[in-house]
Amino acid sequence: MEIPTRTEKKIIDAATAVFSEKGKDGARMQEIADTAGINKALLHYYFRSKNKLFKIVFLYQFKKIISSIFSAIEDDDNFHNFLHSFVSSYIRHITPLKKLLRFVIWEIGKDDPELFSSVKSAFIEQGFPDNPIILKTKQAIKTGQIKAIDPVHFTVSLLGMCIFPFITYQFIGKIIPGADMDNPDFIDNRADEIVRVIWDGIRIEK
Amino acid sequence: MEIPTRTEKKIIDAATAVFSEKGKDGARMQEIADTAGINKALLHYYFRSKNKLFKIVFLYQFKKIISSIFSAIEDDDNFHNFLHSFVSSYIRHITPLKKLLRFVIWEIGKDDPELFSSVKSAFIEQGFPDNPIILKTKQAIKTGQIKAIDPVHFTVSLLGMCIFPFITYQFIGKIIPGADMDNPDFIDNRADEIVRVIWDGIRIEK
DNA sequence: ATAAGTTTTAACCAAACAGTTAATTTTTCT
DNA sequence: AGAAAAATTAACTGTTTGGTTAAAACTTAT
Repeated sequence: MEIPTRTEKKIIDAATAVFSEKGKDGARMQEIADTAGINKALLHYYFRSKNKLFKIVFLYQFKKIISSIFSAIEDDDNFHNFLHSFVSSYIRHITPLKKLLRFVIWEIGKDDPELFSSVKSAFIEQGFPDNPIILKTKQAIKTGQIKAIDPVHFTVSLLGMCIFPFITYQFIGKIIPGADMDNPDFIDNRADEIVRVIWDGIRIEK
Repeated sequence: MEIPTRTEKKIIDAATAVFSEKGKDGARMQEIADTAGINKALLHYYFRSKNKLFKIVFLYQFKKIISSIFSAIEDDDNFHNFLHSFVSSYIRHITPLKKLLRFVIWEIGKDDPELFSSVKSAFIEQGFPDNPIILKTKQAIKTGQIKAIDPVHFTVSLLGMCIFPFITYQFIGKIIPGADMDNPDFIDNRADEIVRVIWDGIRIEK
């Protein structure tokens, strides 16, 4: 990876801020330039077009989010330990990226074949042929630590509980009074609550 | 509510399709007109401006999603029955709305004070001062059906498991091989899997 | 010092866009 | 049938936007 010049970095940072707030279509080259504190022509000098700048920003942030998810995985043969460390580490990683998450999920939802293939190769590049959570879950089933649940559904549920409130924090703030994702205490509690709900279940044992 | 004329309905439908695919900023009045099969000037004849048209479409779809969530609630004093009927009914309701969900969550994420206040009054209008799932959970705790979990976190988790895969179906399709939200069988299984995971827990009982 | 290359800017351009106007067609009412 | 009202359109307008250009400022090398 080449070392970006100071100006390039300023542009990337400004573009990230503007794109993630307004999206590709809502972003204005002029606003990116103003945010970076430079002339608009410099954007084109360094990145040729809005589309090229967008693709660089998007892909960079996409990789950041993916690696946030998977870098939260620590190898522990005890599945309960694994779960707890994954969930809490993941929540810690994703908290500062919530604006980006909303942006990436919005943009990935457009069916742009070009973006699709670059996302795909970014994935291969990062070296995740199989989803590590699915693997861990299968392993825990085999070693008799958990019931023979469906690993794919379980992974979807787990990520759902972790990621959902961050993507939709303005939304759930409205439909669930008390779900305040800007409150650090609430976020801190979430990791424990997630593990508790799926581990012990919510039924009172007899 | 006034009955919309045929043309108004055609415009609303076309605008909904275009807005939910491309967002407010990416949508083009010309494309909406073409989709509706009418002249662009008619859009302005009926709705004055893009902003006004957007607000009508957004608010209408927002209400639809909210009422989808809460109309899935059936009053059953048995909390397990309540959970199962809520989850499966909700998933059935939300399946055809996944594109809309992505759109609404994207748009609500922009901090537009005007949109904010109209969302707020839409909420009051629908008459949900308290979240019914939270109420039900509190009640189930009181009647000794479930442990004294945190009702807010529980509600967030429940909605996360239900809604998350629909918002991010293109995303999780890539990071979780096998999570195919276009496959009706996978969606059908989800309701059971969600309830199983949170009810019995995943631990093997001794 | 000065020539050559690099970075930055002000001014400009063409295309795309939301919105308007004035005329035409269709519907409604008597 | 014919006037009045409503719905629809083609052509147009002003503005915004991504992108270009040519010149200026700064850096580096000789």
